[in-house]
Amino acid sequence: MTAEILSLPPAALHDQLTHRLRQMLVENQIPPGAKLNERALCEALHVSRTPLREAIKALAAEGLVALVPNRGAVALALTEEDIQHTFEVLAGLESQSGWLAAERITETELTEIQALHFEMLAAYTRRDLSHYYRLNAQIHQAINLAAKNPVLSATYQQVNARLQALRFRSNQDGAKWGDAMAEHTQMVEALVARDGQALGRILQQHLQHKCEVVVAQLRDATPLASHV
Amino acid sequence: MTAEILSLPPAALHDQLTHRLRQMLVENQIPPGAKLNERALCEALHVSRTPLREAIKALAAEGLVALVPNRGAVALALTEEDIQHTFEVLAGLESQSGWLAAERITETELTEIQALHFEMLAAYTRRDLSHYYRLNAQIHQAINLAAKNPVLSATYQQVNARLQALRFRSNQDGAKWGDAMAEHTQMVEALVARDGQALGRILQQHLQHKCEVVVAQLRDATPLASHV
DNA sequence: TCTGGATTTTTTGCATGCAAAATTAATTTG
DNA sequence: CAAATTAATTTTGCATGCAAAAAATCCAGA
Repeated sequence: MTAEILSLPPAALHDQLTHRLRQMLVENQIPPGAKLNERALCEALHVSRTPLREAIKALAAEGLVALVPNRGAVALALTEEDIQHTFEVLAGLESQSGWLAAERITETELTEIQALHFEMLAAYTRRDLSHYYRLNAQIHQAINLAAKNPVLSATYQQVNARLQALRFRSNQDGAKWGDAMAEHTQMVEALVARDGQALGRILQQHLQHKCEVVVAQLRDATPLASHV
Repeated sequence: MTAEILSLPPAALHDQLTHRLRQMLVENQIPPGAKLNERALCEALHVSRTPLREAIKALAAEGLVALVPNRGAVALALTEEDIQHTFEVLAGLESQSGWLAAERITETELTEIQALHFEMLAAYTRRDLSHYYRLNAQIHQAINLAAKNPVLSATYQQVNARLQALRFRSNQDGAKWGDAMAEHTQMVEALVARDGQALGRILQQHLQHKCEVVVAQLRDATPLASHV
């Protein structure tokens, strides 16, 4: 009789709202710097203010929105420095993840990552960016999982969430994309060799390069500040 | 006229409550596993349920309490595994902090840390545990600050908050205490030498040892499970 | 006395109401 | 006509009310 466990109650409203709002922020449906008008969101999401406000407070604790006293919440607008700091932390966390994964990964997990890697090579060869991104995320999550540390995974996810909004609009150009792909190949090699030190180093570099790409694109995309 | 900045409005109620509840959790005034009864807390803290609930949702996002659907919130009760996973993440974060601090620390920051270190030696010599702990926290925070990465500091603080509840009741015994003190001396030496790799390694070890102490004490302190 | 079940009480979750602050619009004045 | 006040509107923040779920209590029957 596992029925009673399967019939879990529908998630609480404030919890659903937290997810939906996070999604909206990550996908830039709510652009950085935008105010989160409670009434407007209430009507859009068909809920009352109480659970919405609870969700906003949770997202503030996650660092996705900033609370301004008596002025509500604002979608976080990251400065270039913020982005670099966040990538730096992310690089550290992923590096640790890689290190631990190399020690703890099982054969089946490794096999799956290798399979994903080949799929990624296929997507790269076809220049299928959306597919590539999906696989990229899957591989990084698989490494995280292989590290067998749920606290690390959760911490990584939370910090990473702040950058998703940026990545969503980041288009790799040719050269950098090839580099990233090459780094991925090195990762898998390091994993196969169970070389934690190497894997950690590669991941650190990989994230650093990703940071450079994102920052460069951000500079291209926003010459706004120059012609005030 | 900087007056308008100085006259900052009193922090919002939900924000104050978040701080007060966090404090209560960290100091074990609300013991692990305990239910957070809304009505009771409302009366104790002299507020209504709305801001209290908002604060609880924020603490849930921080990982300090768990939300059980239709059953409110419970103070997080960490298993031994949870503790080890958390220390593992913390070790990674502090190691990175140390690494970066070695690169970025200023002379004045280093001087202050050296001063704090001598104060710590004094407290250790007197076996003044409470003073020792305060200085320990200050030194670790100073290293964090010297790393010049606010995202890293914030992430560290948040993960660390979950362990404060445990540390609060952790009493070093003689031998381990001496080891910890020795590690601290090595830290300062590594900082002076600007040896990031060494500092990172020492901090990693330091946290691992701390984990062992905490877990060992937890086992002593809770033979409850054995005589059911 | 103990167990099983129905009933009462409590508690949570969400909606709504109201006051203070902030924003916007309107009006006055130089 | 522009700048500055002032009035109106909106918006946030908190308190309260109400329904559904959970917990506690009570009570019959073995």
